[in-house]
Amino acid sequence: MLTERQRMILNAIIDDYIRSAEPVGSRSISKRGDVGFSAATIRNEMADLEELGFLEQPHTSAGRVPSTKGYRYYVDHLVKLGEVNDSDLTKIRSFFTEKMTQMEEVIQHAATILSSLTNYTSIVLGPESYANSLKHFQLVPISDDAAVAIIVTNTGHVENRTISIPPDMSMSDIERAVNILNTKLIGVPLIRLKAKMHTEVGQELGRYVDQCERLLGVLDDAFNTEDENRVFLSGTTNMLTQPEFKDVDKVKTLLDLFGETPTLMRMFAGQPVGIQVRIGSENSHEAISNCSLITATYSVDGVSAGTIGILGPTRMDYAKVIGLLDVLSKDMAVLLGRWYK
Amino acid sequence: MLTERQRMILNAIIDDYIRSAEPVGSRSISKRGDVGFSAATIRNEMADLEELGFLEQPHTSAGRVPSTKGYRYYVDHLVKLGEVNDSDLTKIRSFFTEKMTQMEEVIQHAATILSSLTNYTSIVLGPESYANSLKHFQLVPISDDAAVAIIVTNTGHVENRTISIPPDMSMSDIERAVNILNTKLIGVPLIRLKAKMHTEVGQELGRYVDQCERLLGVLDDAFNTEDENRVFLSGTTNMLTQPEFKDVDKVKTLLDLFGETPTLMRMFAGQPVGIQVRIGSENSHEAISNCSLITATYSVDGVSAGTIGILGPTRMDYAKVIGLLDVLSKDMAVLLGRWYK
DNA sequence: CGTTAGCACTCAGTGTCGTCGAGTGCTAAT
DNA sequence: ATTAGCACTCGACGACACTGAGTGCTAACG
Repeated sequence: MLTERQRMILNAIIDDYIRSAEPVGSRSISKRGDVGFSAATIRNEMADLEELGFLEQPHTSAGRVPSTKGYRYYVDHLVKLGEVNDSDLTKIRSFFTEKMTQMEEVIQHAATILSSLTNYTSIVLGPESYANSLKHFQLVPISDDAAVAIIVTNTGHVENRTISIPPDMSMSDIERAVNILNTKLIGVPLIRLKAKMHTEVGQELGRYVDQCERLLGVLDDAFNTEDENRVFLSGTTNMLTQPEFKDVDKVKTLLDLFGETPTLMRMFAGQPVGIQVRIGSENSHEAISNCSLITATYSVDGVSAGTIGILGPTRMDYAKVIGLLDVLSKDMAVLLGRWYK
Repeated sequence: MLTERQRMILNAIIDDYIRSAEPVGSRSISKRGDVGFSAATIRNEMADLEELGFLEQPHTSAGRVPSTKGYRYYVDHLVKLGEVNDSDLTKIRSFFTEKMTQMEEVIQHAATILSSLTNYTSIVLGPESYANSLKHFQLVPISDDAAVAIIVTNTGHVENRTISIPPDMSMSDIERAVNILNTKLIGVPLIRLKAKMHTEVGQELGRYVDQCERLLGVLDDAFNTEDENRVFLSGTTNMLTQPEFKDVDKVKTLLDLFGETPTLMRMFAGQPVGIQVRIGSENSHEAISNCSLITATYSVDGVSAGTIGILGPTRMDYAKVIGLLDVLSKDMAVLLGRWYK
């Protein structure tokens, strides 16, 4: 519904604004080589584009600024996804050749790369643990009445929790219980763990172990694997260098948001596969209404597992970020695949 | 070396300034009930106090502001440590009655309490792990060539790391190795672990297990327990509400500092036992030259173990913070004692 | 002699005013 | 259809005066 020329002009305006962060006027567009029209013509088109809702004017005698709708059109139709910068690419690759001993390390690494290459804030959601299953379970007594429960998943992830053990429960009882639990529960998906423990294991355990109910009660806690620690952030302070955040209050609401892990998780929940761009007011959350969030899902073994994302001002370098996310999400899939193999 | 009246006036000025964050003039001091002198008299004293270095003047026709030296005198001689607010106290106590399954949780909790009660930023250093010893060691294979090494300490702390196991090493070999390691190394302090593993265990292990050197090589990694994750922060954005941080650049340098865990650890290193106040330029680090850092060590089983601290503007409520730290450091000692018992 | 009232002085903050310039919208000429 | 030209708008900026909080000094007071 836009003429070719209007698209050219819109593209030029957004390009300029991304670079300068200042309202762009008709003359500066006209002076660029790529649009060969006079300022007056461009002014007319700009007026039309504003009427159509693609541009906005901060005040009468200022240049134009892209609206959310403008950015939306830009990312949907105009932006040309170039190749990822060579030096960026080598940085990514060299990062991932480093030796990493924990899955969390890989994910945190990915976040760090993203934020350092873009100068925006990166948010990475670790792989969901739904699919994971129990590999090993253990109770290590550390005093008369306390023990550490350790759960190892098939992906090598370790969860641990201190529990209090019922008094007058003997060491041998505990050992026996752990053995039964291991034989019965290995391979069971984590989400089913609690249910299965009570139904199937409960009876069997009751035969051999006194006080079995109380033990199971405490273990309930241990098997509560909330995955609140799946969110990894990096470059949170990068936002402060953006001119749109020279106001401390805005900074605070944003940084406070970063501290609320559950809210972040909700923002990322139900992400469709692939790359997604949410611009300004398209975001559900107030605090980032003048930000854009670009996310990409990554999959492990062909199953969608987690999400990596970049949060920046609406005036962000969409082409670059989309390219980076594309590359990195694929690299992560490969890298994480090793853990799941 | 200060007259009684000078001390009164200095005290009044600092009190006022802590409340208002604005240069305080002679008239406003005179109007307070507690100093019964005219503005003129107070002006004279203020001039003297400035000459002595306790006060500073932003510009000629402004009120006075305490200098670092002024604050120092204030905390050393003037501040009267009142009892901790009752409602604060109940908050602390009720917090700590909550059930917590991990030591990290306790520490993070303490940090959260501090920052929420003070509206400053809290920095808590978890207990040193020097004294900790090995309670249990385990290798859980998760694929043909990888395993998770798990170390449990006597305090119930769990460390885990993914290691790659040498090819053509049999399951039974691994099991045997783990058994030997467990019998030989339990009770050994963590810092000695690597050394002891090579000297004593190495020979014994060599007798039973093939490829023992290569296994020990990989385990070296696993036993590298850097304690970089001992620092807990809370309320980092509280600083943004302080008028001295309405400049985004200052905010950024501060927040960047918060991100550098090693630097933070260095700031806390070698803390003498007890409560310590470091004011403004007394701090080694540039980024917090207009902040004060108040720290308290806490001990477990009578041994100094970690540090809790509050970072706020130099214009902070010293009395309240010192009181809180005092209470909380003792509570933490008690609470953590349970883990070490 | 310590204290205080009085006074001249300083200076950041604030509001007003005119200028400047980047930018627009409209009209008429090409 | 395009563009040159022109009047107009409006924020940004500097100059300016005014205000008021605060000071330092001096002289008077008890």
